[in-house]
Amino acid sequence: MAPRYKKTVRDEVMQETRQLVIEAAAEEFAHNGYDKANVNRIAEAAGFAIGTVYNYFPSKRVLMLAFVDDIAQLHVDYVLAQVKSEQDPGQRIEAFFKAGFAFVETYTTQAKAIFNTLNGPDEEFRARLFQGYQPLFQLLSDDVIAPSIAQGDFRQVDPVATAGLLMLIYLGTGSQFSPEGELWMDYTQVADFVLHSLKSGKENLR
Amino acid sequence: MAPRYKKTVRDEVMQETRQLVIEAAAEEFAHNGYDKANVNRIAEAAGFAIGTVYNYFPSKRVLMLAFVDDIAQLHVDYVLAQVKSEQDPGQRIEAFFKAGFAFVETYTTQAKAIFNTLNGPDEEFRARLFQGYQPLFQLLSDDVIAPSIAQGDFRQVDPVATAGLLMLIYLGTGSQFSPEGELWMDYTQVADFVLHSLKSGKENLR
Amino acid sequence: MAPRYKKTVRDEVMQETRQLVIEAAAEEFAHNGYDKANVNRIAEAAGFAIGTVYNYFPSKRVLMLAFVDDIAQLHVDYVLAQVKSEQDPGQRIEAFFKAGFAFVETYTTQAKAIFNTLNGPDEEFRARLFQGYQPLFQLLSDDVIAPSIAQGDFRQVDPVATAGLLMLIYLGTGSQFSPEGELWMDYTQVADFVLHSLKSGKENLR
Amino acid sequence: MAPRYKKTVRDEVMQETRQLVIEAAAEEFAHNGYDKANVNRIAEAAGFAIGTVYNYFPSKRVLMLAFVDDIAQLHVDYVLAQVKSEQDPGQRIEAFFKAGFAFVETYTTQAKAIFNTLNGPDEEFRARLFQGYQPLFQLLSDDVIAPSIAQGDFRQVDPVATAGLLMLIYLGTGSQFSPEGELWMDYTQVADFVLHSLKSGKENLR
DNA sequence: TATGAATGAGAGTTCATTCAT
DNA sequence: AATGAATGAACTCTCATTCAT
Repeated sequence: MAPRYKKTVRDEVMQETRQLVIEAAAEEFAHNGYDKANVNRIAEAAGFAIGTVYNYFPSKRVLMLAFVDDIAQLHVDYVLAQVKSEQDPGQRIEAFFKAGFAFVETYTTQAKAIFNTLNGPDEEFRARLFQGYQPLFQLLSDDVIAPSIAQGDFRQVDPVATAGLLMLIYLGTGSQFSPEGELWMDYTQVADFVLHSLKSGKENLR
Repeated sequence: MAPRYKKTVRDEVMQETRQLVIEAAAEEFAHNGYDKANVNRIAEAAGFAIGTVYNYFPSKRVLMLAFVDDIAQLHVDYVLAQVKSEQDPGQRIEAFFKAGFAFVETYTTQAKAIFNTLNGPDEEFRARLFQGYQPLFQLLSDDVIAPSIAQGDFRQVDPVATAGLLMLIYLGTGSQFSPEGELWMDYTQVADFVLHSLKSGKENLR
Repeated sequence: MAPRYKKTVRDEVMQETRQLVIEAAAEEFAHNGYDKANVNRIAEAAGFAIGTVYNYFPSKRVLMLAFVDDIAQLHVDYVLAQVKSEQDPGQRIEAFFKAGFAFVETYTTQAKAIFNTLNGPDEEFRARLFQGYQPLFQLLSDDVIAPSIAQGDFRQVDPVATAGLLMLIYLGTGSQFSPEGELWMDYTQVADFVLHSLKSGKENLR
Repeated sequence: MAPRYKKTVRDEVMQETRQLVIEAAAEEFAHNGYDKANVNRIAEAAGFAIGTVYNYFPSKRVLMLAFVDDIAQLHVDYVLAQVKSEQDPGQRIEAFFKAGFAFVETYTTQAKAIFNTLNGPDEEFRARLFQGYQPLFQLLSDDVIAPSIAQGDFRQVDPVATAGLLMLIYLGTGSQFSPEGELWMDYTQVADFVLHSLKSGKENLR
């Protein structure tokens, strides 16, 4: 009988291989978009043979879905950790924006791919993206926007729609580069724009 | 020399053919994205043989660029006409949003394709899009936002960056559908969100 | 009833059109070879619409055959005239070479196309070429080589095969350019080579 | 690291596949010329799928160049071996002609394709052909013609130009078939023709 | 488990030819 | 007689996927 601990070692190796492939795929998807992305190139970039990639992912499509799940998870975890560390709703807003923009700044490549997918023509990809980002929408609407409204920090808006709009805005601004390769807006400008819109009139901003 | 009037008639027919092809292309590009768009399908949808498409556009790429130019022109003209008909900056804002959202609502397919392109990986397409939309950015920043700031209707923001952000937002919201096929937000919500952000504090909104 | 003389005028115009098309075709066939030759380009170069070319020649193939016939006729007439003007067989040889090389020099483009065709894979074209050049072979073997042998100027060779070989050599050398664009050999060298081979030993050459 | 010997075995298989494709290509190029040659037909003739051909050669053009290199190598090796086995310049001439004509007779298909290419309109193909045949020209002029002149066997001719002419003649005669499918001349006739031209007058030929 | 040569459906593009004007 | 827009068969090339080693 095969010893159990060996299996564990193998699992770890496989997890690592899987991750390497997904990372290479992210790069490729971000640079070329899903359709122009080339599985052979992904395999090469990951340091494996094409067959190996197909041992882990039965198709390019599944690889894309895995990448979407992966990045959504990462994004959600990243933002969740930072937001949850704050107790006060007002602080949570700031934390959310800081974390969201920081994520886009850190994972520009991936954010680009995600935004690309969000606006791409593939229904399944978009649906999967929504699904993966569900916790973030939840967090935003239930733990950030709704309490802020309740506290009177934000004016009355639809928390769910607003959550979607915020995602659209910060993924969009974070992946828009001018032909000269510069970002359109810096994040503080964007945060300013959004907070100006959401904050209720009673206070002065910043 | 060939008679001139005959040439004119022929030119008109050719213009019409060209337009039919571009319209079919718009549909195809919007539904499938550039890469998955199929030139044979475009030809068929336009009611011509494949060769005819290539008599007008030397490549799929050029056809795409022609579509981009075309839709940018349309969009610009559409919005420009409505905005210019208002004299008061405050009214112009409203007119701009009304026109912009109306455009996206009327030409949802095309707006989708444009937004898709705006966020796609192809540099040349993006550059061409920017170029085509230049007059709209100009209008927004010079004739709408800047005067509104001057009049004290808007708070101090960077007119150019804001113009870009507005485009991002209304093209984005106008082409986002939930998996169930419904728009995320209606345009009044979006206009509200934006105006809340831009209007200076002195007045009450809505 | 249509007047006869009008018909004659029309015929002349048509002859001229036909000739213009063939000349443009010669250029195209020489530069690009039959397969890459483009009928639209031929029409344009000739100054006519594509339809006009097809009014004169029912297919690209027939146009090629017409060109082959045309150039063969030209070549044959050209050489024949010069050779026939000499009475002495010895002089006829010189005349033949002079005329042959002069032809290749004058009509390099056409000679190239002809040589190209001679060595190309198309059986029908080659057969037509042979047919067109029949009078030249005849002349060469019957009126030049054979008499020269009879007079003892040439050694005993097969007149027909030698005629073919001579054609091969002077069309070949006349259309061979080094990558730098220069002719390999000048014609006197080639003539020297050939005459050295054919002349009987009794005399000194040149 | 992957074991080395396995790589070797695989390399051998790949070399064989490559060779099979080139051989099928030779046939196709010879029969139809480069332009009419069909890559699908080549793949089929080689016993592979179309994709396999493109795994080895990135384009039809590159396949053609590989074929040209291949046949030049073969031709050069073939003739070189036979000529080098003779020490006496006089014998080398005979050996060269024997080998050259034998090659053309053995590889008629390929010779046809090569001659076709030599006289075709494609500059790059011609240049590549020259490059590949360089050693043969070298051999002919330096080791065959020049020594023969030095020994007084040949009259004073330009060795380089003459080498070119000889190539032209024997590739030309070796690939010319009458419409009835027979060779124009047999090789002894051609050799005779050439030697009569080159040999110095002091001796009687045949 | 990893490999990578082989596969072949599918897509973009060309261009000789037609025919209504 | 001249025109040229329309046609579509044919061709080159790509690349996701398979499977024997």
